[in-house]
Amino acid sequence: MKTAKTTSLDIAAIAGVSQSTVSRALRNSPEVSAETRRHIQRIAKEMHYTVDRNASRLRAQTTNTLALLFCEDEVETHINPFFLSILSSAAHTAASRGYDLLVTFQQLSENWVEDFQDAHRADGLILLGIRDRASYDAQLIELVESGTRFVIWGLEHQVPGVSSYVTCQNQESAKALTAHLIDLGHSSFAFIGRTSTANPEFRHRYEGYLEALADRRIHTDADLHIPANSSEAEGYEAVESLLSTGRPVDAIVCASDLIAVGAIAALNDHGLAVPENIAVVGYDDLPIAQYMRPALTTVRQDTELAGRRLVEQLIDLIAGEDVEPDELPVNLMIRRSCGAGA
Amino acid sequence: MKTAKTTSLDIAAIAGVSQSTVSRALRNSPEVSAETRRHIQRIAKEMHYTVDRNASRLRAQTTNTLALLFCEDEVETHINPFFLSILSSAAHTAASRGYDLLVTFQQLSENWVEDFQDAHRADGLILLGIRDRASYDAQLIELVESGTRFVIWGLEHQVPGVSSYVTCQNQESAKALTAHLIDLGHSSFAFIGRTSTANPEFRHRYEGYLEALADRRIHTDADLHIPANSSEAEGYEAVESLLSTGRPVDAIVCASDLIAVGAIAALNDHGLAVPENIAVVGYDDLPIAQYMRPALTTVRQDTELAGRRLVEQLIDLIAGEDVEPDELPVNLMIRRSCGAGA
DNA sequence: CAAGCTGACGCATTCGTATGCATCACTCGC
DNA sequence: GCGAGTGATGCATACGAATGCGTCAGCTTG
Repeated sequence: MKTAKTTSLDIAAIAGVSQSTVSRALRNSPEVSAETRRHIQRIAKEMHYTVDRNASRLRAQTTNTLALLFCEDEVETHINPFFLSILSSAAHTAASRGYDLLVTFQQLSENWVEDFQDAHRADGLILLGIRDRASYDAQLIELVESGTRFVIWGLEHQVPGVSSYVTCQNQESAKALTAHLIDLGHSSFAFIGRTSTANPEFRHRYEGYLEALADRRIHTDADLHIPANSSEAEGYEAVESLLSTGRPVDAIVCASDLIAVGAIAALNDHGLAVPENIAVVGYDDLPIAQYMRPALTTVRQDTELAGRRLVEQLIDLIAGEDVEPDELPVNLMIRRSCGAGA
Repeated sequence: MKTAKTTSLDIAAIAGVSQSTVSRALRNSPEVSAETRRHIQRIAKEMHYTVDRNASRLRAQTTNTLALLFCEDEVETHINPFFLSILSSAAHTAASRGYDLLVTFQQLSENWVEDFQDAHRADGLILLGIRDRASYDAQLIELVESGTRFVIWGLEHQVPGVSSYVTCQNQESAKALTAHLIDLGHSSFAFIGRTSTANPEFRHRYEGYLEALADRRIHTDADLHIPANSSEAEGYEAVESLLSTGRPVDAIVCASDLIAVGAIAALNDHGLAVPENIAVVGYDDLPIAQYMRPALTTVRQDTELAGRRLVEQLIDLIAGEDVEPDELPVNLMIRRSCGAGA
């Protein structure tokens, strides 16, 4: 089995050309004639030859690798399954562009910036799950200063030529969703989702929510904004604390589907029916949203596109090209939990 | 910014030793004295020097990389979020052992075996989501023949020194779960989950289910075994087809939580209450299981341990050590959907 | 006291590819 | 018909660390 490894020299010998030509032919360099190139590529394929990644990378001083970081909380919460589909799409895109995708889960506290620069692990970084800009700012600055290229999901952080981002129309969609609830006749609103520490996605959703209320002159106040991170558990607790205030509420806008799931469970446990007594909406359109009963009204983000754009932007940045951040369109998924719909 | 990269030669110059000694010191070779080693390592740290991975790998003819493959269906279904926590744990373990983790999503049809051998992309492979052994057999054989080390989740495939696996007590737990349902007084059972094409996990769960029924002399027959892959959609359809047969059923054992979620949705849509009219149990203990209403009775697998063992086994295999497959213990999570419990 | 051994380190080479530069055969324009 | 220009290829080297082997000082042992 362990035959001596075939190298570009072997291919060169067979093809009757020099190793340089083989190298160039396989990289589709325009310097070699089309005919020679075809010839060499055919031989390479027949021999099952592939460029040795390490040698190639050493010589070219590149890694041809993208790193995807899931930024975890200190507290060990589950990663939002929402990111799984972004990951999947990113992996496909990276593969089709010839990049390897390294996946890492990083605690906020760990010194990953230094690690990634020093080790030359990747040509660029994709950051998922950064929820609290404040705590990351220092590390982002360090990244920028080190010249590392990176793209972020859900946080508007752009340094031309260095970093960019992909996000979705959080504010507009949250506004539309809230407006829809108002149209259905709801009038006492609460919002669940932590926005105080500059979690950008949740904040935009909250702002859209407030805008919709303001447009229709619907009053709300601080008591009716319960902070919660994106998990079922915190959604559950948030509802309990909301109910304990005794404030009348007939609609709850949750900053994520996970929160909504927990919220609905809590409402149920307190004898409140959704949507009959209280309407609930979420955000993300996780698969479960469609299959809960009542099915959850929510906002669908195009995760396939998101993953693809993250990788494409990053590759462009690495290539030194200018990049425009993306704000992806979304779809309202109106289901039963808001009191209307299918 | 772009200072010329520091190499082991620079460190050697500063430390007043040769490059070889630096290399050895940083790899903790016993050939260098403890004192020299400490000295060199301190300097390396001060200078933020890290071994160039590509150079090191080229010379050592290794990749120090593990690849994790999600095996996808031809039909584009969502990856079970269950795997996300295995991935997370595997990533942590790999990192702590000094390995990079490459993540790939592979269509069954793609020729990933050849790709991975030829390109020397990883020292070993972790295979997740192989559900249908038959369709993978040829590729597994090819893997074995190529000498690639790999470990599989959920499929008992072992070639000493080459491949191993991690799975959980599928059969025992499914048997216990079914027995619990019987104890609660249920007597007309159905099972949802495709076992016909040798999906090993589902099959073991099915066998455990059958065993429990046989032990208690409860009759069942083929009509009451509805095939379904692990998704809400197929769970939903399975129940519809089950109900259309008109067979009376008071308990449904689902081969996964995703199936159970879909099944419960379908039952609801047909006016059947869970657990009042029909008990339903799942498998996996996804986060949602705890927060559905009714909460889902299911089986919890230790995903943290699973991910860790997969990586540890693989690293041992790569090191040429013998490895024992793991069958991990599980926990029954008794909740409301089975008609009993918390 | 000499021969042998051991521990610690340096020298020189190697891994396989990419690329700057030299080379060489041709074509083209005047 | 000849120098300049162009396209295609080969030559030689560099990327940065790992490692087989040689060296040398100091110590042991008979």
